[in-house]
Amino acid sequence: MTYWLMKSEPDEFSIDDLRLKKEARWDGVRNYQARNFIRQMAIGDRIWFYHSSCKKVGIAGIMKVVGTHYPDPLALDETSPYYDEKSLENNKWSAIDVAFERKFESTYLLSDIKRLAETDQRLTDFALTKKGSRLSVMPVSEAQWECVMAEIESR
DNA sequence: GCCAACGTTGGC
DNA sequence: GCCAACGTTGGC
Repeated sequence: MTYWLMKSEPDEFSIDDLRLKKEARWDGVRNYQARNFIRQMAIGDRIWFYHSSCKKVGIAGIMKVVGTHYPDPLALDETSPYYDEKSLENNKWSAIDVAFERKFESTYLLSDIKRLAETDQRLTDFALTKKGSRLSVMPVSEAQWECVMAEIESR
């Protein structure tokens, strides 16, 4: 099992939306690096649900992978903002199904993560806090996961 | 709303 | 293959 982080703007889709639906398709990823990470995901992998571009930027909870990746139907949907006319011949984008696991009592903020990274070397290579990183899907090492989870549990 | 940083496109 | 122009991401 591996760990991941995926970003979503809560105005579009939030941890509360996922909790209500219980399961959802994670689609609309239009970056090759992020797509390739989706293709590496396996059933049972756990994912931090990250809220971006909002008031409380940070990790809002946990979800898990409940299927293997498949072609993103939005890429072929002309009415979708994620429509990609260049994918018509062979859909090059991928989606994956995820399920709600838990929501934290409060979002573990990006500022908290950055502060933790100053003192905990396990976060030195964390893609999220690397300058200029805009990846919406990224791997998390087991050490990084445990380091941040320990902080969250001890609040 | 601003803007730094990044990814993609396309002319050459 | 280079790189300028453009579009997007996402924190602030």
